[in-house]
Parts: sequence; C-alpha cells; structure tokens
Amino acid sequence: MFRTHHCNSLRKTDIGQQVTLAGWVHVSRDHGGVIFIDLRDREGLTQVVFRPEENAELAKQAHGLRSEDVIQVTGKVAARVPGTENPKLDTGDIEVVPTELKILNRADDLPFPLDTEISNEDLRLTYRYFDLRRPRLTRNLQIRHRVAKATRDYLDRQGFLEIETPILSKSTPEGARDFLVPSRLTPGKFYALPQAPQQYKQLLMVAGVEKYFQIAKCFRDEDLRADRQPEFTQIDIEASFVEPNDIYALTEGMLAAVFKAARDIEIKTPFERMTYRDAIGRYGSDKPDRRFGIELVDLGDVFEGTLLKVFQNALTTGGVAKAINAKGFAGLTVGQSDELAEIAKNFGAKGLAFIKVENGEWKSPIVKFFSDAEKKALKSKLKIEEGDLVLFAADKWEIACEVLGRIRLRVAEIQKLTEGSEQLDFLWVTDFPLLQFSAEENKWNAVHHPFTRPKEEDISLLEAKKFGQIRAEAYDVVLNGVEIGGGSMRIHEPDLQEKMFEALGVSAEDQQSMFGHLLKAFKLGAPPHGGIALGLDRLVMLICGEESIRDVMAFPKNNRGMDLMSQSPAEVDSKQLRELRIKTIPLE
RNA sequence: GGAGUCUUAGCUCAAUUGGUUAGAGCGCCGCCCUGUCACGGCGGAGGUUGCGGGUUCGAGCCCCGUAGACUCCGCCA
Repeated sequence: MFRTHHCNSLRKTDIGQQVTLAGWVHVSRDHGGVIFIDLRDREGLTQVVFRPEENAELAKQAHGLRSEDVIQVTGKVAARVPGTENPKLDTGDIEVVPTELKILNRADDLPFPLDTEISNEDLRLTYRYFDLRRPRLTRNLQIRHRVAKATRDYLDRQGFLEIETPILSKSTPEGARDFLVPSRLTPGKFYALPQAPQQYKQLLMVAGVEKYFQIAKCFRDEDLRADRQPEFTQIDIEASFVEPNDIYALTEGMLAAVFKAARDIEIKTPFERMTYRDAIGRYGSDKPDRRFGIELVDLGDVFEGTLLKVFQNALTTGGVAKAINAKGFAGLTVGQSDELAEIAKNFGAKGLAFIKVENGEWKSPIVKFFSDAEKKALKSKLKIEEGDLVLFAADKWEIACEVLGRIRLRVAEIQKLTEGSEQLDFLWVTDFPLLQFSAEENKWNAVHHPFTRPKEEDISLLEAKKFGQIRAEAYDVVLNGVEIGGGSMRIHEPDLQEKMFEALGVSAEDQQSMFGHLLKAFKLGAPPHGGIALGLDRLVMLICGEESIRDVMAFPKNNRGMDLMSQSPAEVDSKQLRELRIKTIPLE
C-alpha cells in the first residue's frame, strides 16, 4: 500500500499505530538535531519528527529535505511531548516518528512561495499546476466539484436527463463572435464552437426529451474580463410544457441544493421578483446589487416648474430628473469627485450636478436656482441630512438611470458598503425588452436571443412593428449584483419565429440557410418550451468569495486569451495548414 | 479600439525634493542550533530599476515613446 492514511486523519486514538503517509514537504524545521517536517497532502498536514539519536541515517536524509519535495514515510504514530501540541492543526496532538523515508521526487528552487499571497498573476498562471497547491485554490476546486455534483443530483431527482450536444457546431450571425474550426474533409468550410447549446436544446424539446440539462462548455471569442473567459461553463436547462414559474421554482430549488451542498447555507426561497423597468428605474441596472440602499429617486414632480435649464429641458422633452443620496459622502476627495463626473460623462450625461451637505449648508453650484419649495421637497424625498452627497442626473430615462446606477456602484465601492458582507441577495429580473435598436448597425437586435418569446399580450406589438415596446418572456437570476443566469420561454411556432427573424433583419433566404432546420422542426410538432442557463464559473466564484472566475477554474487564460502555462495559442506546422488548405496572412 | 493603475533581487516590498556603492523580509547557498510549528542565530551569493529615447552636472524618481500585466468602457444573442 502506498499510504495507509491521508495527512488529516491521524488523531490521539491512533497513537501506537504503524502508518505510511505520502505527500509534499510543506515546511521543514531543522534544529540541527531534531528535525520537524510538516507533511502535506490535499487533506491537510501531519507533523513528522526525525530524531538523530534514534535513527541517525534517516535524520541525515531528512536534513536534506526542502519545501515541496515529495516523500513517503512509514513509522509509528506518537503522542507529542506534553505542552507542544498544536491546536491550529487537526492532527496537532500527534506526530509520526518514521522508521523509513523514501524521497519520491525532489523539488527544484520554487518559482514563488506558496505560503504567502502573491500578486504576479503571470507567474502564477505560468506555473498553474504549482499555484493550484495553494489551499485556497484546492478548496475552490473542491467546492466547484460539489456545486456540479449537487446540480446533477438535484436535476436528476427532478427527472432531467443530462445530454451532451456537439462541440463542433455551426456558426450563426447573431450574438458573440464565434471560434471557428476548419474542416479538413470539406475544405474552405468551418465548424463553430457553440456559444451555448441553445438550438440543440430546443431541438431536444422537439425530440420529446421534455427535461434536459447539461453542464456545458461554451465558447465566445470576445474580450476577456475578471468574470469572462473565452471558454466557460454553463448549467444549461430546458423543459417542455412549462411556464416561467416552473423555471423559477426549479432554479430556486437547485440553487438551494447547491448552497446547502457547497457551503451548508440555507437560502431563502422563493426569490423576490422585479421587472426590468423597476430595476433600471430604482437601481440604474438590470442586475441590481440591493445589499446597500442609495436608490434612484425620481424628481419629476419636484422640478416640474424649475428654473434650472438642464432639468427643465430634460423634463419638457420627455426625459427625467433623478438623484441618489450618497449618505455621509459629502467629504469625498477632489479626485473622487472628478472620477464620478468622468463616469457620468462616459455614460452619456452632459454633467453631474451635486449637493454637498456640510456644516448645515448645501454646497452646490445649482442650489441657487432652487425655490424654497423645491429645496423642501428635495430634503424630504431624498432624506437629506448633514454629511450627505446628493448626485443628480437629468436626461433621457435610460441615460439618467444608467449614469446614476454606475455612480451608485462606484460610491458603494469607495465607501466599502458591501465589504465583509455575508448577505446573499437573490433576485429575479423579469419582463426584459425583446428587442433593442442598435444605432451603430442601424437595426434591431435581440436583447436575449432570437428564439425568445414575446409576452403573449405584446405579440400584437410585434405585428405592428412597435419593436421598442415589446416585452419578452425572459428573466435573469441575479445574486449580489451579478447576473448568474438567464433564460426565457421560447418561440415554438414557425410563423412567430419567422416574424422575429424578420424584425431582426434576417432575410427569408438567410432564415432558411441558417435556421431552416429549426423552422422545419417547429412544423413537426414542437411543444411549448423554455429554460435557463446559469454561469457555473460565476456561481462558484460567488460561493467561494473570489473576485475572478480565474480563481475557480483549473487552467484559465489570461486577459489576452493566452494560456501562459502551455503557451497557447501557438503557431502550427505548415503541413497542418496545408491539409486544411489554410494560408495565414501576416499583419501589415 | 479607448481609459485608468501598475512594472525595482526568484517572491513581497522600500528607497525624503532628482544627489554617496539601489535596501529589507522571505527564498537560495554555507556554517551553527535536540521540541519546533511562519523555529532561531551568523555569514554569503543574487540588480540592464520592463525596454528605448530625452531633460539634467547627476534619473529608480521628471518628460516622451514603447512593451507587458491587471481593472474598467466598447464588445459579450
């Protein structure tokens, strides 16, 4: 037997036993005479003690041990000398006194220490297999496993089938940029890696599967972020003969099972629901972080007859005047003030009006335009007190809301309003718009995806081509201001799907060449269906309390999509390119 | 494509207003040390201050350019 126990299993009750352990030298404390080795495996630490007076040959060998050498020791479990027990270790009452030491593999000089936090992420990613030995990352991988297992167990209990769908798939024009894979057998043609198994799962519904799920790898060739990688994992779910409420309940039950399994936390279900319009109006975001207040307050009634031109203009042209009260933030620095103004500008505001309340005085360049009645109304609506900072936006509804929403988040960040919070605020955001106009492309795009069903009562708006007013039967699940999943009821009627494609500007020919299989399937008895997809990486990130999904993936890519460990992407042999009939063109 | 922050020893960081030979801790090497648990003590090696240019009597520090990393915007149905 290679080992009889792992490094977190021996206790007082094992004293006297003959055991064999294997693992890494975590740290060695060499006193010249007696030598202590903390032996580590993925479960924990066990102290091994070498005494020269008992076994000089072994002690001499142990003297040469260095951090991260891999060893195997056989010996007796002994009680520690009274007074030297270590309460910080689960195995702190005992130590192993070896009679045999086998050095299985020597470790070179370490590229970086494992016992301190290190900020050089390049280096960590280059030696990823080494960095993963860090207990925190080991724990993250274990939690990720438990989340995936709890997901499978729960969905299995609910009667869902896990079905794999192709990775070599077909490129479609909608959505993110595709990763392409050249086809050797049909030169000049390409597969695309799936952005999501969307069409396949809908076709599985047509196939009569009724309840499908998959822990699916998805691929999107877009720029990276702390919470975005080119390949990532979704918990992908689809079911037939369901309504949104069924999906909400299923998802809530699944998340409850996941949090129970991964963190032993009971989460409160059902989750609250909020329409998209409310979310934007109150928080300036479609994924509001409600762990802190600072809600957007509408001031249309207050400033109905205002003398302040910018507010007046906004209100008389169909826009809004809104404000947030950043409690106790009147003392912000000039730099912070400039930063907030910069955010406002970036998101389309012309400026950022404010009131600082200091020493009982409203310090503000705009306050002189306010009547006493306006001041009074402001004070009561925004609950203005000493030390507050009130920030205004007057613009089109979308712009005013987004500007204040972004500022709200930044203020909360600066004030550290969520630091150390253990709160788990789940929320459904519902009634998303179906379509959004892209000025850049001069066309309407799907907010969710082209297969999303309009709300029943808004289908007539689609026929009337009032695209901006149509609400979708679509929903996102949000946790602490992070979108962890989203889904919708789908279109299952070929004529409605065609109308949708039409609205998106997909020609009849393109509909047939790109989505013909789907439209045909919808003519062969397609059941009403809908589903949801949750970002597994983001979910695990939040459960682990990490700030980047890189810390919950075994082998993530850096900001530029490179794997620094394996040095990919990399050039390939010209023979490979010839077989694919591909030529690369050097950059100008 | 854009903005911000950062880049000094293997790692984490320091270096007053631009001023002597760029320092410390950890790690590494050598010696010492028999109850530590981040063991301890003494000694040593280790630097193109990311790179290129400029200003200056003098640049790690100021200026310009460039590369890289990270965060954000755009993008992500």
